[in-house]
Amino acid sequence: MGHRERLLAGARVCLYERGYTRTTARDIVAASDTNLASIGYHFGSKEALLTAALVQAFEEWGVEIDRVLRDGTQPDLMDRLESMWTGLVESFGTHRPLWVAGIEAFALAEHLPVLREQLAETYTRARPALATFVIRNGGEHVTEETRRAVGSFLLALMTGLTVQRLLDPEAAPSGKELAEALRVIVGAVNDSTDTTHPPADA
Amino acid sequence: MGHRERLLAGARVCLYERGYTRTTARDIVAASDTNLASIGYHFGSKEALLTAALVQAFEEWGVEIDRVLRDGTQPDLMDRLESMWTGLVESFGTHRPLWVAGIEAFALAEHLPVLREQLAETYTRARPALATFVIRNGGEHVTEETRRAVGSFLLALMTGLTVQRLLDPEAAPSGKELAEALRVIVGAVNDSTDTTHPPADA
DNA sequence: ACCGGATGTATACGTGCGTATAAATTCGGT
DNA sequence: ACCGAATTTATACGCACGTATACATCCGGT
Repeated sequence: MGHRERLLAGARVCLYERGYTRTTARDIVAASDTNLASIGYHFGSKEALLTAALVQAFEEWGVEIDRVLRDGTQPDLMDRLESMWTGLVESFGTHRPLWVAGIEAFALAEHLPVLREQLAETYTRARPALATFVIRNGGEHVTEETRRAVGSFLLALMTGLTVQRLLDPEAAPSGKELAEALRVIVGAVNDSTDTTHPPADA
Repeated sequence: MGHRERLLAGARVCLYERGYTRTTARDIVAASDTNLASIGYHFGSKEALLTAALVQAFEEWGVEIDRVLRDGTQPDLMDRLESMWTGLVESFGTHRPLWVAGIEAFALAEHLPVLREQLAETYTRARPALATFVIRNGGEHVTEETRRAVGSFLLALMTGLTVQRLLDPEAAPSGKELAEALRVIVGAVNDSTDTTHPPADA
């Protein structure tokens, strides 16, 4: 394995262990068992190397998301959503550094256009994929915009869930709790639209 | 105004303009029209100053959220939610640096315990506040956990919405689109629970 | 008027950083 | 076996950073 690959691998490790901004060129060298000058030789700069590694990590992140989403085979909608959210929470437990790196990437995107585009693209692809959780084959009458809106909704929920897990795992909701919350919300919407006056408990 | 306040103000400006990790001690000095040594004198270190400024900025962020949420006075639930989301999107437009700083704070929280606790606390307070958007006075029969779950759900949605706005304002959903998405989801849930077989269009 | 602590300032120090340079090594082609 | 390009290595340069030091200034109390 050439130093180029070793550097990329080492940079990914640093990305997970120390984060983008905290890793130095010498950290990467130590983690990849190479030497300082090879960064310049193979990537031109430490920044370029780290960005390449981040893009790679982010692709891996996308794969992990896909994996979580692919499990949504339950026939019942609520079951499907709940298992998706539970899978997400589990994935966050087992692949925490990956998710943390993903969140750091949000912040970095503001100053790294390359990364921002990569993230935007992944999100754009994720929306319709997520929408199928709700709309399912057979709902061909919904417009493309509606489908995208549903995808955005679920995507936002997903992102927000991971952020809550990051900040405060104790307080963050479980998949089951999210499902319950959705049921409550659905009930509330039904109550407010079915009748002119919300039913007083009857 | 003493140099202490000037430094804090300058640090906040840098936080908004360059972000936490990119601002140097000399940046802050330039932005606050003070001198290098005053950082050490008043705050001990640049890190301490910047963290103090970030906590301050984050409090301001909390105030901005409160402001957005306070507008939710519409009697109809969907109207209330939609106007909340629209307000959020507007706020993101007018106070973008504030929201970006908030997102950067998520990433920083991983390595700055002080900040993490601050964020976790704000989120904990936000949950019940958000829940009232759906549950409303009169729904005393729901448990505290359910209330928190609903709050978590809406909070996640909010966070995810801001991230999407950051990454790709074009593709990010508007408040109206989110409301439509919710209607579609509610419809789908109803279809899947009202009958044993989902209705084939009737 | 004068003292002493608090605050402001100019500047220098040491360090760790990313990168550049030049020499050493590897290795495939002939 | 030998050459030349590609790669690896050791090392040094220059710089920007955070911080410390030593001095100047301010200001309330007496």
